[in-house]
Amino acid sequence: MTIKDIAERCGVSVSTVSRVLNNHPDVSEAVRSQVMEVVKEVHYVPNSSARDLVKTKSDAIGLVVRGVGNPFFTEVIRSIEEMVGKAGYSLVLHQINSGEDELLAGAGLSRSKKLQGLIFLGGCSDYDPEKTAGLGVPFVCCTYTNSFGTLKKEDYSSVYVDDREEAFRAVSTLMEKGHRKIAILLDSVHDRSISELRYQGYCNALKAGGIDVDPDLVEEIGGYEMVDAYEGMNRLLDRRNDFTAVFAIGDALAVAAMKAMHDRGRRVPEDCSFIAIDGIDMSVYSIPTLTTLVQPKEQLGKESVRILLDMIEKRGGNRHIKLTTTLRFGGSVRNCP
Amino acid sequence: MTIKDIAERCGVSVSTVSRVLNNHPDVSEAVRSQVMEVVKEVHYVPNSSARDLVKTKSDAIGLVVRGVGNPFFTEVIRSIEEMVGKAGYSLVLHQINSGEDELLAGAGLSRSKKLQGLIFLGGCSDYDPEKTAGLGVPFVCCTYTNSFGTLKKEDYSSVYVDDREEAFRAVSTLMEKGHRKIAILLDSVHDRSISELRYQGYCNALKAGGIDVDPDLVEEIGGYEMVDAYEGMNRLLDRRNDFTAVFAIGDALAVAAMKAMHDRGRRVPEDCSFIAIDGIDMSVYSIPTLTTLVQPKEQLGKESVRILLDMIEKRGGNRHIKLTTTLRFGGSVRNCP
DNA sequence: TTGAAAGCGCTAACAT
DNA sequence: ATGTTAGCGCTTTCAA
Repeated sequence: MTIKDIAERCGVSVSTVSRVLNNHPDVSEAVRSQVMEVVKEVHYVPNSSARDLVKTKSDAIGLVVRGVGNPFFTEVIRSIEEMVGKAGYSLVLHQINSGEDELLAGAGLSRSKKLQGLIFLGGCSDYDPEKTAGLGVPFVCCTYTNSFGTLKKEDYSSVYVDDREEAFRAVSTLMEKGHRKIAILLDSVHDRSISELRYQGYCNALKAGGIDVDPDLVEEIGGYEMVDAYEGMNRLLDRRNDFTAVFAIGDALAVAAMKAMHDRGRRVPEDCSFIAIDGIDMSVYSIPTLTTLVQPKEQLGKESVRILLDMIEKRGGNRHIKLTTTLRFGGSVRNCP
Repeated sequence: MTIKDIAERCGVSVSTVSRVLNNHPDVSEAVRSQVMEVVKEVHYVPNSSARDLVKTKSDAIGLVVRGVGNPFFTEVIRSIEEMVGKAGYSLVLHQINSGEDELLAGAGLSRSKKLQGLIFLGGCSDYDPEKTAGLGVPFVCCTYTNSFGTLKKEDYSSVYVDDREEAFRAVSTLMEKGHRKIAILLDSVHDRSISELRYQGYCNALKAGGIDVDPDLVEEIGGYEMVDAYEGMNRLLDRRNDFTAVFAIGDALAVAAMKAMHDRGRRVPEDCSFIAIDGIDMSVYSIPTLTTLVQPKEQLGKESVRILLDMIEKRGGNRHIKLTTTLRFGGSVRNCP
């Protein structure tokens, strides 16, 4: 069923049907309603490939996310969606898996959907100029900035929290409570991304307090699933029982790790304190409520869109905005005994 | 940058470039490698609108989900993705919000992406023949079946758990432990969907045990967010303290409700037992671990794809497969004191 | 092995 | 107010 079929059934030309479909003013009311009726009757839906093809530019902004399932991203996505909609643009969401390259995916999206701009949510921090060349549109990194790569600052935008600093702050919070033997639960110490940055912040905080990093207290769990954290925590407990606090690089990991503690008859925070970074729903309802550095999720999304629109509509150039987290006290941290 | 530009740069025709891009055999190795080189060099990405437009049929299957953020769906989506990929098809994921009509969204997707078939994840159960007429391709309802609408069984497929039965089973499990005053936590008693069905199962179980439904123990929280459940549980506790067990229609709701109990100094399961349906990650790591009816998430996904492919490739007609949950004992249920 | 050319369904000039 | 028509970028016969 094409626009031509509709035109024939109505005894009008395709352009008239097109006008009706696109709410153009120059159509008589009689014809308009007749066309609409036939459209409804035959359940006609325009072929958007054809529509996109003919339009030289779309009103679409692409959002590339690694793991939509990640609860932390859900809220950010929601605020991005809202802002984009309000501004009269549409959003094309594209999920990728851990193995995939977000820049390649973004380049593909950009061309095929004629995007006006791109937002990357939770990508890697090692971009080089060659890698981003294929994008062809302005883009902003949401939740991270290019800490490791050689991409020049003026060639992209970012809205991020400084993972090193925030991790530093989380660990310092524990140290202020007197904790000295602090373990860390992370994916991997060199993933060129969030795990590595937060690990560096952990190390810096310890060093600043005159404490050497004990590699034995660094638990690499090799993933971001709760089960990874649960098992990792158990391995840690198998080999050590002298640490008094744990810094987990994400809320979900902390929740699973606290459960591991509980299942071994150890209590939080009496036997061990827990702190993390994220501030997702789940951690509000854990027992005890997790003490965590809450990321400004809505702001991360909103600012990203604002910057991108400024770039697209040439109101302003690229920018880098650093946001900060808010410490939310739960019941998972207490003074070192 | 179009295929024509590439052709010009290489001094060949567009058809040759097209052949290279689509791995057609009849291209000399010299030309092929030259074209590939230029493609890489200029970061050329084919315009998929144009590609889709010209191809009469795609290899795409659509997946319409209400709320990708829902952790229960994440795993189902993963298994659907895997099966679809293995079969050589591609998946087009489309998320909709609570207000939107999944059938309308599906119809749009179907036409514009030239889909071969559709899977609906977590939709409403009140489809009529007119509503589904616009789809134009075979479809399967995943996790639910059309309990309320007039759509004929032979006009669609479904892979589902019987929500009434499973809720019946959950509540019966509590009754077997001696519980008689059982509260229920749900979205709404008539949403023509999962909440209503599980409510009916709850009522049926009570009736089968000779217990009248006490409307005062039915807490409608008006949503599926954890905060809704937390507040709902508090309202329930404000007005009643004589129930000994709670059936929550979803794991996340149960976890938040248990937290509400905890925060009011009441203990689970000593003061009140909790049971739910879903079996998501989070509920494994709640304290206590939630007793729940685990849905066969992977199987729900896999069977849906299998049936859809059978229909698409005309190997078989429509089918309806009822799956069952598995009771997972946690620590949240105990005998009625 | 390669090229020329006919569309795929639609929109937007340009005519009328 | 409505119709005619030229492409949008690509794939795919059909010819060479």
